[in-house]
Amino acid sequence: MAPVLSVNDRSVNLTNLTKPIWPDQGYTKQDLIRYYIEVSPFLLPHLQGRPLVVQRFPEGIRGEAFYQKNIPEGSPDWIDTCPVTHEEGKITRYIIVGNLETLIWLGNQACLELHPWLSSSRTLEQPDFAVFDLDPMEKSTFEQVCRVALVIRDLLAGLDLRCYPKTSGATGIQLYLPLTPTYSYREVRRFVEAICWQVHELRPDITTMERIVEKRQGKIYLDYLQNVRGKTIVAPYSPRPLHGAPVSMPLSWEEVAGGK
DNA sequence: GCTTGGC
DNA sequence: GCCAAGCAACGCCTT
DNA sequence: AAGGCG
Ligand SMILES: [Mn+2]
Ligand SMILES: [Mn+2]
Repeated sequence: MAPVLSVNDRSVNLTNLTKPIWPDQGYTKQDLIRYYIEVSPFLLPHLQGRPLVVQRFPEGIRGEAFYQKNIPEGSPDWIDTCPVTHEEGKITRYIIVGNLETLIWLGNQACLELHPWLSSSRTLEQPDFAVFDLDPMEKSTFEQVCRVALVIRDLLAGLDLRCYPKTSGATGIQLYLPLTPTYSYREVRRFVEAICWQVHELRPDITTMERIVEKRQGKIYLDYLQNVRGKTIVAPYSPRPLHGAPVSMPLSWEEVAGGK
């Protein structure tokens, strides 16, 4: 008898709970599921109503991984989904996480990375936040990333816009800029691109707008192209499949100013 | 992780 | 009944 | 038209 968790009258079978997911830390699938339960009050609001892409690691972070957009056949019928039409009329049925039992089920599926869309299923074509994705290449320091984040914060503040920082869980930082869902992805992308070019002119020494990795000179890539339909950003509190089992963590501006 | 199909 | 195999993304921007 | 990219 595999263990069963019952939440809101819905049962989730839990399998292979002792399987190591982060072997260096000795963290198992049970630890992952426990983490999801503990952070659910903070995590669920960021997933609510959004098409979700997940990256799964059934054999742990050193095993084979794959991205998943469509809900698998045979999933519980109480999992919410959202059909999205892509090019050539293809329809993808994305999972939408609106409750704890779905999150637990994702944990048992060994979903480590949670990547929600920038738009809600109710306004699919209009993002309700923009993201400034700061991707430090090898020669960049976290202190430099923090400096750049502050430059963006100040530029946006000059437009009466407030944005919110989080770590990516790897080496970068992302800034969330809440939007009314009234602009197209293209408009949002162009706005973020324009701000990023201003940032690059202020700090050409530590930033790059170069899309080709090899040409980035080790600097911080200002990845405005994350603001595109169908693209996603790792959710706040999402685990990362990296040594040490880090997560993407919201920051205060005081922490960013501290350059930790 | 799970379903399917061959044995 | 057991187990190996197959399967689980994708489109846009840039050049 | 192709392909790098996340
Ligand atoms: Mn990033
Ligand atoms: Mn990026």
